[in-house]
Amino acid sequence: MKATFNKKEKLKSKKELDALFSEGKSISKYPIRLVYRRSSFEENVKIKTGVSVSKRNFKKAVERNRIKRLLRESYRKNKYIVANTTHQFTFMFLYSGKEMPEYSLTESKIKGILQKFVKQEIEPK
RNA sequence: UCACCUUAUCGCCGUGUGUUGAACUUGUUUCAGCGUCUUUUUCUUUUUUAGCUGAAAAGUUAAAUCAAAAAAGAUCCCAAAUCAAAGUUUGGGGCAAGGAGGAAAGUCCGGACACCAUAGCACAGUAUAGCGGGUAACACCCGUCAUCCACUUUUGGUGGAUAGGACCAGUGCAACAGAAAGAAUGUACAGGUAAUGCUGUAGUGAAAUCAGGUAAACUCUAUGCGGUGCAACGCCACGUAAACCAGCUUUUGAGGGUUGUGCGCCCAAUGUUGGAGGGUAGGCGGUUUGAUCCCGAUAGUAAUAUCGCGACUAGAUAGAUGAUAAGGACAUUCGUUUCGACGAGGAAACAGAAUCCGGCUUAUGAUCUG
Repeated sequence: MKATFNKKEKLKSKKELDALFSEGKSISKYPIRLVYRRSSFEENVKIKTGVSVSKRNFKKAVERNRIKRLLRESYRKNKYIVANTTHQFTFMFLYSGKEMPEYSLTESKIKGILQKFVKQEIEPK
């Protein structure tokens, strides 16, 4: 599959986000945490994904933008790991660290999280 | 004044992918013109560079570039919806050209735009303050005067600063000295009177009886100021209750609302008719062509204005404008040096549009000039 990340794959609905944070499960590999939830939506994609950085830890918009870009890029490059799910999911990646990360760090952490997700949710069924 | 650049791979966002006419076999067909883009050729012309001739002006040759002409090619592919047809719309894929700032920041001033009588009027309140000009407007900008400060080649010049209207409207305040700094009294000497600080001089002080200072003191004068902000506001979809809005009918103006006060204005309940409210931060418009930018001319000391030619320059909405790798360049460090350079190492400032403009302030890396 192509390593794209377009509008349809982004998590935008307020409703979905509220449901995700109140009912979702999470996988954590510091400094990145994934919150996910089984869901269903109209668009023809398997997973809708969002990213988030706390304003408390990063006061400047430039830094938050940079981290969100790194998270999106890491997910985009590695989303083939979770491509063959049977259900639809919503994802939210949270960056909880306090230092500006390198790309190699975020990529390896997200890879690990996605592999763990596959083990927990897909393989047993 | 500028705000690193190039290449490769993988991505994100919106935009464009035309238009006119004809034909019959009426097909989502065929053909032609125009436009746009690409490539090639030709010729003249514009500009640049290099060579040659020449004292120079210039001429000439070659290459690149711009314009023109001609030729060839491209101007698309797939799917769905609608439709009598022409066609139209939507989605996907190609292809093409674009895609953060000088402060995008602070939200401190000024506007545009939008809505609201809970928006009006008066008072109150508040902002500005030499003079003249600019502007849509300003607390901004330009010019100029005065005062102060600094420098200097000294009575002139240069640079900088200024909460620089009015204390003959009224009220208040004033260290030390002084009898006394306006409502109270008086020292010495001299003069004068019916009598009295009534008058002069001395004395204190920056200022002492037709006085003066102070308005980042009240105040006065002139001018301006309603409020809320694009999550404004308008339209559409889903959808309907006893909630909301409008009109009419009957009754009462008690009470409540408004930044303060007064006036004004608005608000209630019953019945009935009509409309659709809330919610989903739903979709579309507002939303990027504008007090816009570039160059030139004219007017003006200047800020700026007018005219002409050309350009189209981000529009996201959990919020695009990126990630990775390699190389180069600037500053700088070290070593070598034949002072021309060479080699090695090697930071990347402040910082991210959110309705849009004009300023101010703050943050910050270089470079040039005074």
